[in-house]
Amino acid sequence: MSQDSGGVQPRPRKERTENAARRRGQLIEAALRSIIENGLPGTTLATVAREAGLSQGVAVFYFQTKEGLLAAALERHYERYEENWRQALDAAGDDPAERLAALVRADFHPSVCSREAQIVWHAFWGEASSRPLFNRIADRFDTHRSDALEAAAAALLAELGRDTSEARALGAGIEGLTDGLWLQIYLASGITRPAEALAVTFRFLRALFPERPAVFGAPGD
Amino acid sequence: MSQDSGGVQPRPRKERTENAARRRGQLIEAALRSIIENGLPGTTLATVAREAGLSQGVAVFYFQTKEGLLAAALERHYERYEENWRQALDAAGDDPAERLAALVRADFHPSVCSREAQIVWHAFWGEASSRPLFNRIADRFDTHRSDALEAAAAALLAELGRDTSEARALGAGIEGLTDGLWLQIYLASGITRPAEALAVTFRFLRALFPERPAVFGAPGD
DNA sequence: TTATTTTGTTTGAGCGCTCATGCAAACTAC
DNA sequence: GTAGTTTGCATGAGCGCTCAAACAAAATAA
Repeated sequence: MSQDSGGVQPRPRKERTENAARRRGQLIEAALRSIIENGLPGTTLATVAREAGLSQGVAVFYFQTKEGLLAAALERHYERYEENWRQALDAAGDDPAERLAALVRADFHPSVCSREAQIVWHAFWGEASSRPLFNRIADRFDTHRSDALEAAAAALLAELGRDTSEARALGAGIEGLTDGLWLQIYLASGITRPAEALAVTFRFLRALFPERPAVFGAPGD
Repeated sequence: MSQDSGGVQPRPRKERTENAARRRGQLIEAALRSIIENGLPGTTLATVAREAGLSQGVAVFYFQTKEGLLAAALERHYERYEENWRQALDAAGDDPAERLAALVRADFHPSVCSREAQIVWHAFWGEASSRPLFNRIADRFDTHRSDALEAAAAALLAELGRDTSEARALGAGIEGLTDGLWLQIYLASGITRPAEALAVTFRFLRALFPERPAVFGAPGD
């Protein structure tokens, strides 16, 4: 099963490619686990390789540099986060208030709000200022999220017949609020439980949108 | 004029102590500058010594370990932050709403909200999970701040005849909001200017305390 | 005062170690 | 066989930290 007439059939080893994807995934997950256990500066190619049960050389083989591997890990972390809120948004229906509530609720879902996940976020953010590559990745994904928040806020304001020019500021504020509560959870100071943080956020949303108190009512989780 | 019979005249070298304090300060400032320039993992005893114009050995002489030096730098950063909001609070008078506004306004004062200052915050926070010493320092100072915020919120709620049991949640939320906006300024995503961030925060405060719109009005800076 | 000792400070070379990366060889699936 | 993997040791750079020695200031003695 190979000579298919003249053309150079570029069917390059399907299995090998799958293997590569699997290895890359294995290494990325190992990197995330190592960051959680050892912190980002404490994460070395050796700790990642050990965690993955592979040799150190294979990490270099698939990601040329350590920074490349870490960048891939950051992207994976953002992808999971984004997938989470996009699903919540899809499931939320058409009511703008429900969509806004869904976006906020998604931020405190255990899968993205666990202590482990927080460690990863702050580890990368802490180095973002001295690593342009990390900063660029963060910026790209953060834009997706704030666009979604702003759109939901704008739709809600329009529905209520209020000034939609406030949408950007409100979106940024809501985003800031959730991020800041994440920080409190991470540092274990003040608010420490996701459910509590969600309740606080909803309390703020009720104040901002007093026309729709029910939607931002007691957290139904 | 000297023989006081038995007693050992304890006149202990005043100049030397001053010298030590000056050196320590010099090294701490150098460490902060190095963190801003090179990031925390990129900060070594060598970069700090170079920045201070001193030898590497002298850094070890005054702080026994690198971690000790970095911890001192984090404390200095928090002290400056705390001094800033305490002064603002003292200057704010007795009106609870004014006191709350002062606390928030202080957070976006250039001296604590510059990009350089943000880099330092997030550098330390990023490593707090793997460095118990950093975490303890952060926790201690964060408690001071949230106590002050909670107290201001409680006083305002009492004045308005509202339920004061909400004070803790509101304080945590306000703190979260400012911290989250700091993150946006730091990552240069969304809100990027302190004045803008302050306006957003005040917009939220007006929603939370509609009885006192004027106090949380357009930022007067 | 001047000389000497004591005490505190500063230096920079260097030790032991870990790191990211390079690389030659071994292995494996076609 | 051959091309794609995988290994794990070699390499050289850089790390925190040690330390003997040099230096400076203060205390003491003359």
